[in-house]
Amino acid sequence: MSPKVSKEHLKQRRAKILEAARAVFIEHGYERATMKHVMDAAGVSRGGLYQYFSNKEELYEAILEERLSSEYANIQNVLNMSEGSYWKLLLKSIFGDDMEPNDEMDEMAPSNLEFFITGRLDERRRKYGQERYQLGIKVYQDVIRAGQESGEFSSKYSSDILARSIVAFIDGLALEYAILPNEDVKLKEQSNMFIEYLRMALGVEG
Amino acid sequence: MSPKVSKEHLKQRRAKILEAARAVFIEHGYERATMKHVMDAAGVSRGGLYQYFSNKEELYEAILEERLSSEYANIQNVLNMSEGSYWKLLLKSIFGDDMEPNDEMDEMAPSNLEFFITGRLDERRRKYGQERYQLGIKVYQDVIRAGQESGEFSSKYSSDILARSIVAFIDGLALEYAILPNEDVKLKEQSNMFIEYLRMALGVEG
DNA sequence: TTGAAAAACGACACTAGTGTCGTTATAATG
DNA sequence: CATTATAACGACACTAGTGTCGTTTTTCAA
Repeated sequence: MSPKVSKEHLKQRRAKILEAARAVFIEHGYERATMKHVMDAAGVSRGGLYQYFSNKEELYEAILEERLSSEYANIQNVLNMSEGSYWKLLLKSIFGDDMEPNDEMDEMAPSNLEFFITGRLDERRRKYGQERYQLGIKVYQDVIRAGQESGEFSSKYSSDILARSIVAFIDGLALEYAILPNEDVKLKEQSNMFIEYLRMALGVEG
Repeated sequence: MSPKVSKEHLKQRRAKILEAARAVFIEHGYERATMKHVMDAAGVSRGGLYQYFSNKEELYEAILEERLSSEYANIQNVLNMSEGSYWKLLLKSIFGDDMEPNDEMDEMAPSNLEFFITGRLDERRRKYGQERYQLGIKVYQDVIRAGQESGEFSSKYSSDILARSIVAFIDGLALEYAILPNEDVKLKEQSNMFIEYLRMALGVEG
């Protein structure tokens, strides 16, 4: 009637697995990665791994959830310390704190695309993907709507369609990043152009 | 020393397999589809199928090539019977002959995304994907560059970046189409907004 | 009509990966 | 230090799918 190892230990081991899994998914992508890869990378036995995650799907979603919560905390932060400018807020929510596009891309982005696309025909996973996608839209939509209500943004276009365009743009970039050799990808330039587009659509001064 | 079946027969059989395979890929996606699915759908035995395509990759690429050539013929057509307006030409090359966005999407689009993304880590397939992607960019780039040189389009943005944006936009839509339930997808509205964006970027009058 | 080339067939052997389960090692507790 | 719950292990059985290959069938030409 007593736990045989500390909660702390369990947590650490889990974290170790997740970290190793992340590296594996970056290297092999979602579909090609195997539980064996993860075992080896984490230095854990088959049985040991399955104690924590009972299949690859679960493992991947655990990684996604981790990111999600930290990202969310970040966005919440941004939303709260509002600087009074929704435009700045929007840029932050798209490009992060620097508010500037750079030439880096989340290394997991290609695997994420892979995960969601290959999962589209499985009922449970499709549902999960839809929720995440809608959530992604919602983040931007909330900022845009607030900006429109405050009068800072033009209401010419619906916040929904605008938010979708942002998501589509980001996904399109991720795809390009996944397929083209790195030196051929021009994230920064494309992002800058997209910003001008948003400026136009939202009626924000240059 | 004589062929035992007519060329015509071989062609038809091949076509039959391709057609069945197309349906299979639409239903199951690329990764989950199996050669068995195709055999059943085409009413052909295992050995029979492998006589024509020695693996799934080859089969899928054959489908892609077919489309590619017919699409290319179409674009060539459009390019030749030039109506003097590069803007119209651009719209045609994006949305097809109607020049109008509609709510339909190529049913193969999700599988195509899947094929290219999951193939990104295999050397041969990555190369293939890159070529196709670059080709996709080139189509739009050619029209834009021509329009810019003729003075019809503004040269504010490089034709390369603009063309990439178009591809990214289309891919983003395809992804949305793949993931969201159909009734939630708003292809038309998003496309219309995108057109306005292009108008701005190219300096084309409404 | 017959013979031969090859198209079509389907059983088979093989592989890569999964998840389970009985066993062993370990760490907290009394 | 002994006890014991359970974390960790790794061999194993199982599965889904692939590509091959010897056999059968078909088609065309002589």
